[in-house]
Amino acid sequence: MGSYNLPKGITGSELLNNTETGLKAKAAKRGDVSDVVLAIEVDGKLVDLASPIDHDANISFVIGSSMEGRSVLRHSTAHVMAQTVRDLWPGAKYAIGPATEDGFYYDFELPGGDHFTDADLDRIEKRMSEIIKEDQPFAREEHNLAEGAKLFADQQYKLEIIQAVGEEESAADLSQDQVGVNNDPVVSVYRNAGDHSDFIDLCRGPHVPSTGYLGNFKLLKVAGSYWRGDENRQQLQRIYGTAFESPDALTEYLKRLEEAEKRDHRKLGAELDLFHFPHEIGGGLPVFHPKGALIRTMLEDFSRQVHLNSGYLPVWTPHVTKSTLYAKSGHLEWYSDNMYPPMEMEGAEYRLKPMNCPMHILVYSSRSRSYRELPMRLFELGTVYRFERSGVLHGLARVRGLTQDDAHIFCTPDQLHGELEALVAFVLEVLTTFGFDDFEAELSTRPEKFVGEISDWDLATNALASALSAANIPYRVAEGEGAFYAPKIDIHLTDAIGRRWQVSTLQVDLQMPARFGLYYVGDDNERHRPYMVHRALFGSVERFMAMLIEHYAGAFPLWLAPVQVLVVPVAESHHDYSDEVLLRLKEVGLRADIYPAEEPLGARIRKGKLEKIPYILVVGDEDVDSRTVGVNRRGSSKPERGVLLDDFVEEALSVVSEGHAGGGTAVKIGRQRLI
RNA sequence: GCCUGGGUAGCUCAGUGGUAGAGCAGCGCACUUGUAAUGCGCAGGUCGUGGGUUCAAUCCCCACCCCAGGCUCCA
Repeated sequence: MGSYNLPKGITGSELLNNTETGLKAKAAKRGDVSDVVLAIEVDGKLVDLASPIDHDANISFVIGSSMEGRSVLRHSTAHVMAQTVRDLWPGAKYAIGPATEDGFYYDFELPGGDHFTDADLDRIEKRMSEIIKEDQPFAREEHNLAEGAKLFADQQYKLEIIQAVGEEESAADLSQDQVGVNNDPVVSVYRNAGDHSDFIDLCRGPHVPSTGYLGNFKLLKVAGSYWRGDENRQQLQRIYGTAFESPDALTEYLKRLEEAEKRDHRKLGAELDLFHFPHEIGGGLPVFHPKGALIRTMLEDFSRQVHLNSGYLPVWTPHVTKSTLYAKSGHLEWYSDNMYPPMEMEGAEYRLKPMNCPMHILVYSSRSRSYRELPMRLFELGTVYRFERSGVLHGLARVRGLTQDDAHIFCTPDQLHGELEALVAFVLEVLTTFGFDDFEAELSTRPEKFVGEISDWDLATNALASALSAANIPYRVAEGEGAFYAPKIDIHLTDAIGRRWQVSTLQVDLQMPARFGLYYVGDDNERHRPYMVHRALFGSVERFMAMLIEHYAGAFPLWLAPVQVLVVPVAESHHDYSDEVLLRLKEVGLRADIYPAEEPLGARIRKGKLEKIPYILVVGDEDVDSRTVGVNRRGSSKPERGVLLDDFVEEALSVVSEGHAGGGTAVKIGRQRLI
């Protein structure tokens, strides 16, 4: 790394062996390239080790275990996979095959409409291993567009890409890497020659020097995909795989996949008897069983409590409305793809509610509002229905009927900044309650399809950005990803096994207040337009539950656990005492159940543990005499015998209240006119 | 919607061109238990739905329904 005075035209490989730099190439040991140099970065640009460096440059070496290194070896592995598919299905067309965050994929079209099946993955893997064993070099060539087109004459997707490169070039912006000596646009190709085949692929690179650097890979699944992601174009078949720098890293990743599968909320939802999706009702519409509903209830109670404590006012609005409401709000024009179709009733057309905002606006506009009432924060656990295409449904994480912890804040322009800042703090306080501490935000700006004035959009977007800066949370900007009526902030968090989830969202909206002619009377006795902030912290209760189930792996903290304590009498002779214990627990508000002595003790303990119940209390002769219980704490393998019942109750109650201290933040609120 | 895989008992799954099996769960009886599966018995199925081929279909063919993964990462 660093700047070197380099002989003209030296390559990365030569540099590695150049004693002056003190760097050496490590021999690529098959099976582990963790600290083997795979490519180099020249002035910040990744290139092959074999590329000549013809100017003074800042060089860094990219090793297998780095982010860039993994990406290079995954991309190279994707090439080997394409080569294999070409070998096994002569005439196969290959489209694109990039590295992804966790692996790689390649899109293909097989001749004669043939399709891959899962069983093909084994065959392909085997052949790939052979190519890797042959240690074929990745040889880079550059060709002008006409030559390139000739090389890929039978590859329509590659031809299309070459054509796109040509168009880019003519559209000015001549970038260094795609321009040859005569300023002709060029494309680069990589050639792998081996015993089985001579394979070329159109590719910007870089690649590992030869296939021998690869080997720790696994093909994971076959999927469909559209050429260029456009559902109106050719459907291709995609093979997903992953590759790592060492066998250990690969194994660890595969273990993580397994762990994620074990935590799948749909699986745990069935095992723990929380909810299901009856066919009789239809896709994306869950029913919650008693234990699932208890968890929901706890979440919703918590949400109500923190909102009421934080100056929100409850409202309640219906699930259906005349279509005209959504015509006025603009939803019919901009959002109807996601709305259930209309129903006719008594000559009027009705719709299921896809968003709560227009209804909350009607609460605001039910009478004239004074500036003294602002900010006004209207809160509702509002159930909405959205039509999602069948293929995108995913357990509780993506449903067609959902309940949002939704609120709309109406405020004066002066209050906007303070409201947003307080809001971001409120969001983080609520999410922290569930043990999350790694947050990241995304600021989505004006989309192509939008309503309103650009100046309003800019104002709203800036207000959001400054709230994020004030809250000091890292964020990135997603250009054009905003809702049709407002820019938004999405808060993402990382769960217990490192996965990111999008939860909270907040939007600054200047359009709805205008569409509905909202106003407040200021201290100047004039009418002014309020700003409106849409926000949901959980996002949807269903999705939040899905995330919590996976985050906790089904082992909910005490305050959320549907059954908090299971009382297990050793024998029938202890039933009187265990009933007494149960009664006491219920009296103090703990959710407790009893498992009478109709099966052996070990079996009953086991069932309680499989249910992930936080406390299992075993009571026997000793306990009856001394008013004690034997406490089994979830996660601990040894029980604690002889704990005074009173002491246990005290412990449990304090753990419950610590679990969700969340009292909310007392904040300034507009004066409420109660009479 | 489209591609791939799947649909057999409440759950997890086995199975065959001659209309079905296991384990767990459920129910009954016995066992009376101090920390992760007591024993015996019983019951439970329109083999997703409809059509076709066949003497005969859960199995083979066709259509449909439902479930899962993917269709965001762009040489």
